[in-house]
Amino acid sequence: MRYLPLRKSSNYGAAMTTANIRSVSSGVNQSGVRDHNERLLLTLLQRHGALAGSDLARLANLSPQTVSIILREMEAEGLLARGAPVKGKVGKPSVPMSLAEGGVLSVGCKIGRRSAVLLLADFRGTVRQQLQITYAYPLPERIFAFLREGLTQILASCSPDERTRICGIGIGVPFELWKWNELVGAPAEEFLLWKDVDFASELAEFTDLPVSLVNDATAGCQAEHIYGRGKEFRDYAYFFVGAFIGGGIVLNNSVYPGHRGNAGALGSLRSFGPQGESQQLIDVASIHLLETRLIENGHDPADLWTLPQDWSRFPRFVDPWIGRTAQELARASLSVCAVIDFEAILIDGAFPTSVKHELVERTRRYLVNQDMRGLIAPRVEAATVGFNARAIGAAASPLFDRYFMNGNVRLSA
Amino acid sequence: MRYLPLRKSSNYGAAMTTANIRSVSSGVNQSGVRDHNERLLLTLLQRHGALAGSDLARLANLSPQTVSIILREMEAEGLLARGAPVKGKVGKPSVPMSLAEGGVLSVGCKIGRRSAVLLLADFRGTVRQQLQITYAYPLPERIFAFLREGLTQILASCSPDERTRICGIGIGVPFELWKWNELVGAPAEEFLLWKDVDFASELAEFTDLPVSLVNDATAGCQAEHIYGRGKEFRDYAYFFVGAFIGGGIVLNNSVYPGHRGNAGALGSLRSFGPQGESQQLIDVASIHLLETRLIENGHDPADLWTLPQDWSRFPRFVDPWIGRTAQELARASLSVCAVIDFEAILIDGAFPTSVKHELVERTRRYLVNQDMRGLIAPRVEAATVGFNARAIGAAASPLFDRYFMNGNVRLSA
DNA sequence: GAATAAATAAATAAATGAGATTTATATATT
DNA sequence: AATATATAAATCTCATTTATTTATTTATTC
Repeated sequence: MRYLPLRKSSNYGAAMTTANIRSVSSGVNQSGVRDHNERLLLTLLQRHGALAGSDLARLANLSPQTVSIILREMEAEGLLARGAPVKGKVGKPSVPMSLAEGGVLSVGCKIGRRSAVLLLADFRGTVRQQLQITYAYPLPERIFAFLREGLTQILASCSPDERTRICGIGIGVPFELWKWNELVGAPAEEFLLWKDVDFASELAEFTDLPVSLVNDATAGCQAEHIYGRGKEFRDYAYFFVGAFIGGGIVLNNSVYPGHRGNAGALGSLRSFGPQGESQQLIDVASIHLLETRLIENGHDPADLWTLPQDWSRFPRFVDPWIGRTAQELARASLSVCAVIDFEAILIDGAFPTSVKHELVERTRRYLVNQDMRGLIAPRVEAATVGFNARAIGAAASPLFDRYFMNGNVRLSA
Repeated sequence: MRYLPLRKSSNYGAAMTTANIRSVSSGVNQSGVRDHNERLLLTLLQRHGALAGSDLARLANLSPQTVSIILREMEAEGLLARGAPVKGKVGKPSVPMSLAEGGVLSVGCKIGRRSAVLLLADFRGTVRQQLQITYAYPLPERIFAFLREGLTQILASCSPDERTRICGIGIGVPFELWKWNELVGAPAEEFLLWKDVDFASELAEFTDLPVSLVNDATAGCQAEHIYGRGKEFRDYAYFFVGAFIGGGIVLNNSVYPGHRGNAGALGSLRSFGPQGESQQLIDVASIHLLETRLIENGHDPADLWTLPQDWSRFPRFVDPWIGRTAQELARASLSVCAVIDFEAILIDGAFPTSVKHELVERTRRYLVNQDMRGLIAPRVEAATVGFNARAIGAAASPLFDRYFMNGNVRLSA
């Protein structure tokens, strides 16, 4: 956890944050305690915004002295910034501390079916730089060339100090990308190249940054969790309606990527067609359905994606699509709540905000008509991060690896 | 964690085991470290059986010295028993330590739709005493009278030392019991009494034991997790096919009861009938379906439940029931795996072992014909604890509260 | 084949060290 | 004067490190 001079650590014991997780695994010693408490304070600052030491002590259930020591240490490392003393209350004014925006930087990348994004984010989640390419379908060579060049460009724009503060690169990729050839219209054989790609070693060719690999929709969930409305709920399921729908889940205030990195594969939820035939949510609640409909009617599907988005030109297609999607989301929400008693369902997607709100509203209406025996009705809410969620969330992944509390394991890169 | 003389603890800090959990919550101090490490060693002993200190040190990633100190302390408290030294290897013989069976005792209770069970289990999970009542449907007065008398009887049979070693009472109850009146055939009004029942305060009338409340199927899952095949898997979903089907889930080697205690409400999973109408799993994969069929054909349904169970007299009804149930379980398994990428699906129920194995086998066969795009196929396995799982698991709940590692929160009683 | 030394592993005592808490004090405000 | 924040110094807990003891197997010697 120490920034430049690495904390002297023994062979025994471990950071507490990850201890629960690797099953029944690791014992803990004092440096594990410090690591845990540092992450805890950083996480509280991340979630609540600026807080005085005394507040942190109360929230963390630690003695003020302990908090003071840890804060001064992290301040000296440049991780924390000191705010203006707050007067107006009896007693010595408190000094609110907050995450120093330039204290840690992180790189995120999202590999989508139509485009890839590479960005640099700071400790507070603000995007500092963003690069993008589009393609008919992604292939490894093209993607890694983009990453190599993009990373060079990003690093070139950073000061030497900033470069040392970049803590890693997170990559959001769809699960088993090589099987998506049909959906994206790529030749199966060529697309199979993805199967043997090892992201960590490919990236090691041109960077020493630690790499974390995340499911793309899970990354979107991560972004919503820290920069959006995620903090409001302890347990929730997150739907991201993109060209193909995907999802992520949050348990105990932590994104849960799953043992094999495939938790929240909500696109694979079972649905059924009018004749009772089995389908998957991805077949009935994705934007590509709308795209197909537009093409069939002689419109250019690219209009759906160009920014700033405006879908109001196609009400004849958009409206029924929203209805169908809402119905499917309502059913899917309950299926999901039978597995985990989620407090809420958050819905986001690559669509205009007005569409999102309409979709949420209609999903709520469908929900009350469902059979809810034995279930606790979840709240259905609109997520706020939107379009870029997956790349931003990917960038958050290395931050969590080193600085924040995370109940959960992630895919080894 | 200290047994009789409670560990002196400060107002600050907390046990680490629960720290991750209560969200971003508690900081940790030295006594939290000790608590964590003690629980870790006990959990390792619970899962692996007897282990020498040197092995524990390696598994827990703690120094041998630390393990030695903790083991001697827990041995002095009577929690651990010393095994015969193991010779035959180079070096000083190792002394395997194991959970002392009488070291901790625990009471468990399961309230079912047809019967209630109260039992006393030891630290190793062995049932020492078991009491049972049956009824047409459960009502609070009757149940609490049973608990009061049963507990008195159990305590009377214990030595004074044993009484002090009982660490709590766990109660497994169906979620929102007061809504089950239709299914069990009880008058709605009378059954509604359950709604305002506060188990903790009712039990406080006649016992000082700490009370933990758990969902009944989750309790079954807990039992399988520690005494059955659960240790083999890190993440799995557990189906218990009783009069009504229910379930539980395990994440990161810990039973996850859910924020509101209703995770693994697998009976509420959506299914669909021949006309595409929406149903719940509980309507299509429960033993009560078979019961109804037997009644329709003039058989006595009690024959299904009398021990030792023998269902071979009704092949004409049992066989199609297994087929239908297997088909539903196969579908449900995939729905569940879209939410969490479970390694395995464990199936148990209140049926003879032969029926269980047939059901598992057929579920596997149906599974391979399902649409598995985007999913990782889970293993389907037969659970082993069986009939009594829910009461045994309920008894395990207080043990986990105090002695074992548990990544997860439980319902506050 | 018996005696003996060397090697190895387990277990633990004593010293050390990390890090949290407790107690006490300075400081800035109402 | 009262109160709350912040921190210095002393204390305490608990894990690690280092060193020692003990019990065993294995190799060597007589």
